[in-house]
Amino acid sequence: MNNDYILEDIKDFSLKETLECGQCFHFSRVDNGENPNKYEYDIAACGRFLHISEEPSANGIKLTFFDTDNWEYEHIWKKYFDLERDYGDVKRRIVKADPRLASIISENPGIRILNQEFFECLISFIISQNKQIPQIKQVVRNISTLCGDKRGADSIRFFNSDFDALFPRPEQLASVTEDDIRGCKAGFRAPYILDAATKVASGELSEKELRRLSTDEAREKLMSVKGVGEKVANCVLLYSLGRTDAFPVDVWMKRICEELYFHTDTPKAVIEEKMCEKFGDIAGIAQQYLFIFGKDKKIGV
DNA sequence: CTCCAGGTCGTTG
DNA sequence: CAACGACATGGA
Repeated sequence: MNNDYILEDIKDFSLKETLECGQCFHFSRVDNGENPNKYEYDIAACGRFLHISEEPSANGIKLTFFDTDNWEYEHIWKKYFDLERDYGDVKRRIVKADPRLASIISENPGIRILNQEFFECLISFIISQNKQIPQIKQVVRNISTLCGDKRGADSIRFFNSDFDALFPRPEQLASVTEDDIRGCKAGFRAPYILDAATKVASGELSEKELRRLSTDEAREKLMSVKGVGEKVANCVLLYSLGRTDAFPVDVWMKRICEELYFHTDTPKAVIEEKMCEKFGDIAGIAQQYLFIFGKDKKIGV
């Protein structure tokens, strides 16, 4: 039990802000909320389960990766949480592009863009269309229970942690029926999900290929999947393929960008284009600070 | 009961 | 090409 991996004085990072800003859906808070400065989560990602906590340290925050060795941190979680990127520099560049964002960033200074597993990210954002975040999380969980690798009973040792399986691999999800997926409460998205799983399982849609294409070419390729439009494709590019130049525009992003920049009803495509022009290769990261700010403040509603 | 949700598809003008 | 309703499901 003493094989925990500990990081102290981490800057520009908050586990809570990073997980709860709408970019990922396969996690569960497992602490009882008694300590207002401490957060503890159970996460299913990268083909593993992670139990992790954060609390303040002398000069930043302290992360405890429970039952995790040095190898696993260095090869899996460091990349997953994007801890190699200098977010101090990223934030300075964003504020330089628009000084008004300084106060917005200061409301959630610990957000980082996760590097999620490609297939889970693709399916998760197909599910996300016309659904609210709690329901997206539920469908992701149902699909995992349906056909993902089950968690060993002996590893379910955190109270409140009620998810029991990893997200399925492409071939696992491709082998179930459309009705099975409907049974996960996916609704009209079921055929989209099956189409995506089939294309990835067969190699028709390949992560390796997407990674060597340009962002525009990869977006085009992703949109060949039924149920994947501009917004979902941009989420996959940003959250799982490392394309921080991709700028997803949803209803919230439309509202806040209209409020801050356009002052009138503006097509999503125009918003995407202008924001990418303004923030360049880190537009997607700027988008994440804007998104949570707009949602918290209920901008435009 | 009605309305809407991190959209996208298929159909019309 | 812009506009518009349909689409499952659940919560306000």
